[in-house]
Amino acid sequence: MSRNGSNHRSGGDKDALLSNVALLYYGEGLTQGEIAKRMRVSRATIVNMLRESRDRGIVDIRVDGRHLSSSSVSRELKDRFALEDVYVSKNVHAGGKRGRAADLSLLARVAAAAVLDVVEPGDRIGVAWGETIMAVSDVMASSPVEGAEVCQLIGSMISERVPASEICAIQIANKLGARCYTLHAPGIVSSEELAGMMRQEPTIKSQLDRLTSLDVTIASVGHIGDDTHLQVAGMATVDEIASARKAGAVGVLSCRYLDGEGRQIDRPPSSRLIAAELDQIRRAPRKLLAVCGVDRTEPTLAAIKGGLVTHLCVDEALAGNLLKLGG
Amino acid sequence: MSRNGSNHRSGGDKDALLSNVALLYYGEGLTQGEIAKRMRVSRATIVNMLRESRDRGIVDIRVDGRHLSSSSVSRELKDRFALEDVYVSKNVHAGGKRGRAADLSLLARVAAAAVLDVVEPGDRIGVAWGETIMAVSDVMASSPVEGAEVCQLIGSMISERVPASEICAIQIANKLGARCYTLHAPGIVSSEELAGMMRQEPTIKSQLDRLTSLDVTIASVGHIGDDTHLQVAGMATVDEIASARKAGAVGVLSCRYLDGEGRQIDRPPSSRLIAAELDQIRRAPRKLLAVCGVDRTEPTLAAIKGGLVTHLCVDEALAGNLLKLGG
DNA sequence: TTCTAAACTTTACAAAAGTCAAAAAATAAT
DNA sequence: ATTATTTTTTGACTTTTGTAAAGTTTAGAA
Repeated sequence: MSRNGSNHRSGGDKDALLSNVALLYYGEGLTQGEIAKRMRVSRATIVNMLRESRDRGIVDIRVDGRHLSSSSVSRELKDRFALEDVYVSKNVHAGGKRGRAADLSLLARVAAAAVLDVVEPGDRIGVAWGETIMAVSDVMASSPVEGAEVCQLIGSMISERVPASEICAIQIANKLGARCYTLHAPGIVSSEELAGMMRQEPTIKSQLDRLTSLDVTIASVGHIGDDTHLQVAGMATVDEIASARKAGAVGVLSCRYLDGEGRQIDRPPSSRLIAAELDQIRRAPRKLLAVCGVDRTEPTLAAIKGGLVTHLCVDEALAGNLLKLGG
Repeated sequence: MSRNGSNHRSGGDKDALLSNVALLYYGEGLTQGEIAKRMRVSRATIVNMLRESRDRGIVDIRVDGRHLSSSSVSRELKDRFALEDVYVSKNVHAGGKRGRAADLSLLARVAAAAVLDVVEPGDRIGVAWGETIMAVSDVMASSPVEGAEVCQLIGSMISERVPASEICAIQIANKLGARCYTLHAPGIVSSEELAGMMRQEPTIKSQLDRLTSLDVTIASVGHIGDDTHLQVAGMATVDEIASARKAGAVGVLSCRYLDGEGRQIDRPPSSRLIAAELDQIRRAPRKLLAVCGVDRTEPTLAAIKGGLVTHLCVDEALAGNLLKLGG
């Protein structure tokens, strides 16, 4: 019972078949049943082919990010805080813990689309670390940008929430087809002296120097609370964080403490960090900040005031809070 | 009974909502029902939103063209005729008239994907005219190419099959975000003298001169038969075509007669045409030829032999014929 | 206001798509 | 060659999706 005859020869034939099926389905708008009949296979096979096409990126379904910054909330925020663009994601769930996960996931998609809007050929892009940035790097579409390069803003670190610091940067670099400069150093070391020495190491120094001439940064802000990322990742003790809060810290960006006006506060473990300084981020002409959750209202406002944001991605609830509370 | 409160304010809100819904559906993989529940609207509304998102291009579903040139037939053709790339579309229907329409439509999608593979930033692209090229221009995805420009290869003409010659070029230019140079002249005039005068008209001459330095051409070949496009469009009489055939013409490309070796045959109405010469097309480093149907075997072979093709898009049946009959 | 027309939503039904266990094919190992 | 193992395909089933007609709201004109 020989089949059509056109399948299973060399490997590429399958890809070509998948592409053709995908064109018939997504392009011509035939139903799976129609395609199955013409190809003389069962419909289930077509289902499998279409899934494989999507999984392997042979078909690519993409949402245009420009429309995400066209809502009225978006415009109000843009005007109020003199931002270049504000992308707003809807809140999906009612609330609770699962709610945050769903909201974060959608916000990450919005931010991923925003990244593609913001990045331009030849850009040097600084990428921070955290669950938000990780989520963004996960869902970003592959879309090569000529001559882009990605630099890690924070040294290597492993935390429960995020596998490893460099993964964010590497993943984003892959999606953009960009060269990736990772920081070959731990994010935090045990003494100030050692940190100083490492920063002078040629291979590390050249990476850090690069951070002074960034075109774009991609970061998020954390709040100063019990489950602050800094602490969960074992980079700071509860005491250190409490002391920073007393000194005026309201948030964390690129592992740096931030006061209410968005100024960097150098409190422990600050001097032991190998990470971009806020001033380096501030210097970049385009700064994308992706934040999810109303509990980040204060840190987000601080980052905006401190000139650390030009392009903002927030969920609708946080957007509302920013408009209500922001001066 | 006030709704959610987040809809219908200013125009952009709707776009932002559509984008969010599209992200939830295509990105997060939620079902329409889940999204409807969270947004507190009926599922049918979500269906409508998703359709609008697709129609308006807020979501864009695209098939990667590279895999279309990876089948074994494709490779055989590439090797046999020393082509750079060969894209093959499956044949959808059994046969008959409707069959051709369906096959042509799929071939056009394959060719449209191929165009995006072939075109590079800064290219000057020559676009011919015909039902195949028209179909390609219809289904091509929007995908801006930096600094590209599109030139019409054949003067204006109206036929039953294709609305107007310039529409192919204009449509492709739009999709590529390219500047479009149309030929402000009829494709054919009533006397050789008039044709000569028109070709010397400054505004037309400059357009024609441009055709000597093309980077890419996009064309198809017609056969020499009773329903040849040339004749249907009223550009040539049955007698003229018969006489050209006697003189060795086996096909038509850019309205020019082609012999078995792909050389241009200057027979009426050749001298009254305002269109690119085959030599001008031959000079382009990348030449995409899109052809559908086994009855085009001979003309396609001629075009290949004549050095008028580097990138070929054909349906599987035609591909098989080319391998069988091609020397 | 009251009416009318357009735009948008919903309901209910029909069609299409997704799932999964079982069967068939292909591949590898004996 | 035969059997074991893996991969692919299929058929029967459930869920999801698309659609048309009826109902709603909105905005504008009389």
